[in-house]
Amino acid sequence: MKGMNDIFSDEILTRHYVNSTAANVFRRYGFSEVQTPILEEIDIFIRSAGKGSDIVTKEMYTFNNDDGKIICARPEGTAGVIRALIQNKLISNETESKVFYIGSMFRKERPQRGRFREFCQIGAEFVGSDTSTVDIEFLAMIYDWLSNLPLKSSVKLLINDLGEPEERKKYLQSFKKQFRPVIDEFCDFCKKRFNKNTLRLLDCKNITCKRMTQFAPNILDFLNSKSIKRFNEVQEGLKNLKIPFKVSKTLVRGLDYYTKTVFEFVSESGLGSQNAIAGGGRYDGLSHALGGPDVPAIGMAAGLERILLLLEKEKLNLDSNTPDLAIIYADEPGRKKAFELLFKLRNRGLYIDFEHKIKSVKSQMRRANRLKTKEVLIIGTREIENDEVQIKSMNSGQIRLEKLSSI
RNA sequence: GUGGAUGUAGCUCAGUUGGUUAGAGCACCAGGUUGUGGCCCUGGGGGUCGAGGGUUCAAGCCCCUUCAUUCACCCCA
Repeated sequence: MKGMNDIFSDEILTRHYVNSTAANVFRRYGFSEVQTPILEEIDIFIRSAGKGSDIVTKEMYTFNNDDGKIICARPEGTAGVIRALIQNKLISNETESKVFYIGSMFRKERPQRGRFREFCQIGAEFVGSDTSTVDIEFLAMIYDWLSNLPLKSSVKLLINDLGEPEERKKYLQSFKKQFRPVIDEFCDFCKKRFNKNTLRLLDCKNITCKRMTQFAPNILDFLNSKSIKRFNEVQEGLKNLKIPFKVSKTLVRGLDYYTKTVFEFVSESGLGSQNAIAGGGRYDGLSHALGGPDVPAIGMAAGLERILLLLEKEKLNLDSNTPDLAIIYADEPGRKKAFELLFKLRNRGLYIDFEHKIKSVKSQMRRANRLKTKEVLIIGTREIENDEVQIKSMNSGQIRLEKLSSI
C-alpha cells in the first residue's frame, strides 16, 4: 500500500535501538510506557487537533463502526493518550501523569522523504503541572535522548510561545487586521489558509509572502507580563542547562491544542523539507476539551523514520543475530547424527544453524561464512566411529577435537 | 489534492540516431582432485525490459493510457 512499508531485519534492529534509547532515557525522568488502541473515535481528534486542521479534514483513515459511530486510525498520539488517562481516572489536579508511547500513526498524505502514511511516533506526555520547570525538564529530556543517538548532523532546538488562548486571540485579530487589506499580494496557498490557519502564513516559503510577514506583529508583544515572565524562565532554564536553542517567532504548530511553549527539534541536513524530527508543546486546555478535568500538560512526538534517515549514514554496529554454531555433516550418517545434535545443543540456549538441503561440506562452510557463524562442528562417519568431532573457529580457522559422546 | 523525475536480472545500473540470441558489477549456485569457509580462477542459473494499447517491416528505445516508486508543494513527526 502506498506510503506503508514492510520492514526487515536490519532496519528492525535500528528501530529497536532507537526505541530502547528513548525508553531508557524517559524512564530516568519518571515516565512509564502506555499503549492505547490504534483505532479511536474520530471525535477526540476533532476536539483536539481542530475541526479545520488538515489532519482532520483530509488526512484520516475513517471507518463506520457498527454502532453508527465514526472511528479512525489515529493520526497522532496525544489525543488518544489523554483520552485513556481521563477514562482510567489517571488525571487530576493533585497528581501528575508522565507517560510515553511508541506506535504507528496513520495519515493519508502523499508520501515523500521522511513522510509516510503509516509512521511510528515516539511520544511523551507530562500531565498535571504548568510550572516553567516542567517545560525545562521536558525539553531537557528530549535533548538528553537525542544526544544519546549518534546523530552527526546537528539537531537544533527551536522554541516559541503561543501564549494563552486570549492572548493568541488578540494577536490573531491584529495579524488579520494588518494583512487582510493586502491579502491579494500573498500566494494562493496563503490566501486560502488566511482564515482557518492564519499563523501558517508566517512560515510560508514564498519570497513575497516572507517579505510581507517580516513586518507581522510579534506574538511575544501580546503576552501579558505573567506569560512573558514564564517564557523567560523557560529560556533561562535552558541556558543554565547549556541546552542550545533559538527562539523562532515563526514557529507555529499545526494542531489547535497548543498553548504557551511550543518547540521543534529540526535537523539541518539529511532530511528534505520534512526536517522536524520531534515537535510538541504545551496543551493546557486539552484534557478539559476531551471531557476530563482541567489540568495543564506538555507533550511531544518524534518521528522514528526521520531519525532513522539521519542514522542511515552512521555505522551503528548493532548486534545482529549470528549463529553460535553450525553443524556440518560430511555424509548421510553424519547428517542423521547432526540433526539429533541440533536439538540437543539448541536446548542449551545456543543459536545453531543447519543446512537441510543435501549439500557438500564446502557449500555448508560457505553458508557458515556468509551467516557469520562463530564456530562449526563437523561430523561424518569417521567422527562417529572415533567418537571425536572437529570444532572449527570461523574466526581463527583453528580446529579443536571434542568427544562426540560428551556433547 | 498540485507539479517534476524515474521504472531493464535479487541489488546498483549500462543499453549508441528504433535493427539480429538484452549486458556489466555485486549477490547467488557449482567446480578448481580424495569430507573444510573467506582471496583468486573457471563455469552456471536467473529478465514477458512496470502493465496495457498504438506507430513501424522492426520497439527496451517513439506516441497514448495506466500503475508503482520517488522528490517537491501543501501539511506535519
